Amino acid sequence: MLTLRVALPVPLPTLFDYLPPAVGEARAGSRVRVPFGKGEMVGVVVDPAAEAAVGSKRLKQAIEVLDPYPLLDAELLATLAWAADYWAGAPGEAVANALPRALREPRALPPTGIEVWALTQQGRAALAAGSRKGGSAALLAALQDGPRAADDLGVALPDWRAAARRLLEAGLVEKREVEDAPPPGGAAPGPALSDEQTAAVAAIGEVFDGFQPWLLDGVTGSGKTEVYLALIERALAEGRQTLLLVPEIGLAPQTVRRLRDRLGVAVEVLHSNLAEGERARAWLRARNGSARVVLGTRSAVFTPLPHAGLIIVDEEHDPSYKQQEGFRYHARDLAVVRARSLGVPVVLGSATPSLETLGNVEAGRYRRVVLKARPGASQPTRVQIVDMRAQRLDHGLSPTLVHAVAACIERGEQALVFRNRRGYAPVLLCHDCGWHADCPRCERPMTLHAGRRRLVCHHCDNTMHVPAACPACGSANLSPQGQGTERLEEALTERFPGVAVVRIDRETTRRRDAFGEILDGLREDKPAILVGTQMLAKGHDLPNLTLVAIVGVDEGLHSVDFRAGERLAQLVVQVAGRAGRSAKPGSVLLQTHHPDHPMLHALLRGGYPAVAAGLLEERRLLELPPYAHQVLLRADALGRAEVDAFLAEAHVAIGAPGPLRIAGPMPAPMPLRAGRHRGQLLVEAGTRAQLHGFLRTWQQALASLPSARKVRWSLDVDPIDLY
DNA sequence: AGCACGCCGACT
DNA sequence: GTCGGCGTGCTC
Repeated sequence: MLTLRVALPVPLPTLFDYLPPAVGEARAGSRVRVPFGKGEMVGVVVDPAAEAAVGSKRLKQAIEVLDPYPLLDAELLATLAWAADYWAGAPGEAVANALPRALREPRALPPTGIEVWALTQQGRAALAAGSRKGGSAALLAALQDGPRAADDLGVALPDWRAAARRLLEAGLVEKREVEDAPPPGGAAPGPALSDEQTAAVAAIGEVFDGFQPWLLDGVTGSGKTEVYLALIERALAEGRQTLLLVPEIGLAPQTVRRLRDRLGVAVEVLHSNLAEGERARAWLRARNGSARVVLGTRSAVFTPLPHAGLIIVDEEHDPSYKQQEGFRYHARDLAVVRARSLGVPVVLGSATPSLETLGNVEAGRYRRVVLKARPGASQPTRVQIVDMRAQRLDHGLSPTLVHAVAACIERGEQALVFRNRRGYAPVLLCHDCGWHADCPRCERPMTLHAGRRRLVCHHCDNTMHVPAACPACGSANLSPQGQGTERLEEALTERFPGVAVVRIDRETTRRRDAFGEILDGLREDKPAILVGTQMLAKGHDLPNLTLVAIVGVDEGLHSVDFRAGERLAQLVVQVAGRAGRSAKPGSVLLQTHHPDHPMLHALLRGGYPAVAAGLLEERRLLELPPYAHQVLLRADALGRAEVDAFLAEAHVAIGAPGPLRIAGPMPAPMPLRAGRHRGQLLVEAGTRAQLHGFLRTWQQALASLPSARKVRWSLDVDPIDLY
């Protein structure tokens, strides 16, 4: 019997078959409302004519077809099926991930029209007469060259809505819905491309109508964005769509503005905290082809692209491309798979390419174009290592570092002190008995936050009062050990009175627009000291920032995680890239207890390429990714015994290891987190085929283990950290 | 994942 | 005498 095969948003390895609905035609890729268990669900038809997999009396009938046309095309359905298989996910969850949340509800499609505002006859007259003032006048002026899209106005005039309401009542402007967004003011010409940029565009353009992955390997400030823009213009000229993926924090309004201004077309933005209705509309405009350029974070890799021409993944090394919960896909890798099935080029851009991507270049699967020059910068950035052992430290700051900051401020420039630790101090220690404040749920030291007057666990967000005396011996001699950004801010404020010291971390940027406001303030170029974490590593352009001081990278030099070295090198290079982006020369200080560490030396002598080459060679010798393929089984439960029992049975279920290498069962790097005991089992193989050949049967075996019901467990294919 | 059904403790 | 704890079984 022929049935509809439907993907439902449940974490099960199966698809579900239904009798066709009484009315309407359910095609592959259409959403259907179906009965499921006691209730109803929205699913997506993946096969409209499947041979029923269960007896006909178990089949139920689909209730209705929700869409007049299929939402997911054959290419996307095939890619989703591939992805579910590759990352050992549930097919229904893969499909659910591809749909914006609003489209997972049992409702008809929202209209895809774009809200556009235009002047009326009276509006033109009022503009000519200059009879309006303030925000109203600004809005009239903004509309004088023709209708504009609401979100385009939002970028140009943040507070335009109030003026729009007044002018609408007065009959001076009108609101319309149109299918195609009017161009936001025409394309602005960009700077002339450098020889290198021109060569990169030409190389990638050579094979523009077929699949070819590229690594665009360009040092910070070398102008990768200009290369992207030239390629997007080329796709636009051919009437084709571009998908541009950026890491989570990279999606600043300024990026959107720059793209719109330069390309002269509407840029659809798809990111996670966009209002769900808007997200669905943008997604549908991509689906029906009216969106020409789609900019988004990880999940935008699932955008339908009926007229695809180009896919770009910016900062391809960024770990935020890997989804770490539920369906654990990697958007960068999926972008390459989609590009192959769409038959388009895919450009992976980074100043610090991942070793996986470098491995693919080495293997000849990806081609590489390199940008070495920094067009605007007069001199290369100087990197210097500061040996902390030989110096007297003041709140973790060496005299060398303090002098360099002082000199920088005296020149009227800005300095960045980077420390990848929030809070005041990572440990609160009793000097008399050695007790220190640990999180009871994670058994790790709690971080002292002086401003909040609390101890905070950075692993589970548990908070506690700061004890007045040592709970173990009663001594009042409790002292904060080590430095967080808060303490550095305090020390630098004290040391540099009269100089603006600005801290940038999760605490100070909690408010929605805080980050942008702080950065805008710094663009005024007054001397200032920035203190901050990871967040500062991303490509924010501060022209007057000339000194970057990196405090405390030593943790990364001795980590158990084999990716720690790669991560650290990327972080150092990305942070260092903040210095000297304009004509002024930049310098970088790296403060460490291990000045002789080989990786730091390689970084100093040969920069990221040298470090990456060394790390890649090490990975080859040790048979680690990208020269081996891994799957990590994680489990956690309230009791240690349940975790151990499950992992032991999981180990037995592998059977004869054959070509597989097995590590564990072993405790996770954090054996206790948020009160749950955690363990893992790592399986490695020399080839993907070996790994995947075993994976499916293992997964089924795991699901049927009785001990699996007593733990939370998950499989992570190509894990990016062993957490 | 939800959501049922299904047998054993502290309560109006 | 019940409300409800979460073990286990199923969803086309």
